[in-house]
Amino acid sequence: MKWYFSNDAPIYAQLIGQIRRGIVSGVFPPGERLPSVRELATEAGVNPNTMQRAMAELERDGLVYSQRTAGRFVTEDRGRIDDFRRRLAAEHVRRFLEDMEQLGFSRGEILSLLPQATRKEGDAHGDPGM
Amino acid sequence: MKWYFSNDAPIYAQLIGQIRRGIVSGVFPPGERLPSVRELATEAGVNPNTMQRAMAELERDGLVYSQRTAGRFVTEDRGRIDDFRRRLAAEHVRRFLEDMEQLGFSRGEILSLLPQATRKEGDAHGDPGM
Amino acid sequence: MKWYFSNDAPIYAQLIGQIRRGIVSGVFPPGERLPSVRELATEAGVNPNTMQRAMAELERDGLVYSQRTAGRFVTEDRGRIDDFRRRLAAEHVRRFLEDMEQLGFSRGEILSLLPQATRKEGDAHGDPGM
Amino acid sequence: MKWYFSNDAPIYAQLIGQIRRGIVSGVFPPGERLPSVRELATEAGVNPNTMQRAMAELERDGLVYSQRTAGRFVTEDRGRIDDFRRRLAAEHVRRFLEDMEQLGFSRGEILSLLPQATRKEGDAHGDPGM
DNA sequence: GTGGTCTAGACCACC
DNA sequence: GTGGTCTAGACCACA
Repeated sequence: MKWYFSNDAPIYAQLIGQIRRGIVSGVFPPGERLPSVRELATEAGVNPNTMQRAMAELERDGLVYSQRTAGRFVTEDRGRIDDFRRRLAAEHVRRFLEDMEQLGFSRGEILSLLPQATRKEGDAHGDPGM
Repeated sequence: MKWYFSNDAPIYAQLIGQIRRGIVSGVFPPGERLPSVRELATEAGVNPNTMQRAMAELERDGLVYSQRTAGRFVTEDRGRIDDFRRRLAAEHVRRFLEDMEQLGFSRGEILSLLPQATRKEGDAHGDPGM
Repeated sequence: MKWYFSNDAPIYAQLIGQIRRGIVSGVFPPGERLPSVRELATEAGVNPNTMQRAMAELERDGLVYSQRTAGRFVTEDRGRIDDFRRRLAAEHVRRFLEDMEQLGFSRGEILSLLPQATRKEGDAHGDPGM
Repeated sequence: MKWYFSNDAPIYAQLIGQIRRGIVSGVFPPGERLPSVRELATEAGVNPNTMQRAMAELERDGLVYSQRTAGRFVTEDRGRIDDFRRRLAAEHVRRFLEDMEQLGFSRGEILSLLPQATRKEGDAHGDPGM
């Protein structure tokens, strides 16, 4: 697992995002045991407490569960994982459409604009803001 | 102008976003004089310092300019405005595609998924994360 | 506010319980500003981080909300507060009945046993266990 | 005997509770020989050490006693068992009343509220806290 | 001054 | 060794 962080969001939140993405995309398969918090923390180069916080949140979301002394595991509930994937996607879509409409793009324009978007779109700079 | 704020981003950033959007979408037409910082601040219900900070940033971006005595004006440079609009849009697109790909959606899936997205696509909860 | 802690549960959890109780029972009325985390922490004799954690959880439950720099406030949503009161009560009832039934008490016995229970029930010792 | 565990309490404590309940409710009658620690452990799916610890505690409470060679037995002292049952019940009652009063319920309200509590009284979520 | 985040380091219960 | 909790102390953005 490769870890990278920006400075426009708290590290623990970025950890959540990256791990969640790992689960949702199958890097961490359902039911699999995750490395210990300490391991993950050193691997990611963050403080164990920070990693612990991320894990706690993932646990609250039901994506992972901890077994008292055995370690932490990805949920076996594939439905839940898939549900999450869909929810995250839907949220991305919603935000995207909202953002574009606020810039004055119609649905039609958006749809026609999207396919031509290729890798490395150019010099867009940083956070487009809210 | 209607102002509204969430608590998941600094006020000044939300101000920037909303004013920029006003300019880009024509609510504040090119060359038009903006209300004073004080006026805008009370109208938006924020601290004048905060509004001032937002204005300073918009000035840096060249979307507004201030004339010592007469006040602050939207740039007359329509090209610049339109450029900004495109840049913001491109950045939104880039991020959106990146996010979706990280969730394991292919370009094709994204394109086919988007049109059916209608208003209020389910209650995805909160920030989809980075 | 009087703070007291046992050692059979994490402090942060006890903080949550006590503050929640304060909100639900009206010690902290709806809409009222709470003392700062630092204040509460010193008052309760705990580390600010611990109090912060408790607050974060109360916020997640929607019982309090924080306004970026102004401080933290009890929700104005009396319905939510009352809802919580009922939920907590229902949960207490559920657990109580479950516990008693597991000891072999019938509903009738429980009901007839309850009224005679008076203050200072005697030398019951500690946690009755699960 | 059916064993089940939650993850909000140590396994050994849950074992104690369940076995004690078995004794108090007659599943393990007075004087009966208990299965060996090893047997019980495999049956419950826990580490023998953990089961051993639970047994030790039950012995301390005088609910079971071990006879060097023959194994472990439930106490024949029905008085002690019944005493225990009453003590546990009293403690449950005390806690319940205390909890409810802290939520602002009067004795009268509690008594009138209890009988209508039927199976599955709504989905209160998780630990009602201390 | 407020909330929020992060680190470092420690201790504990559990198995 | 595992997860969990707590403290102490620091720094930051925000208004």
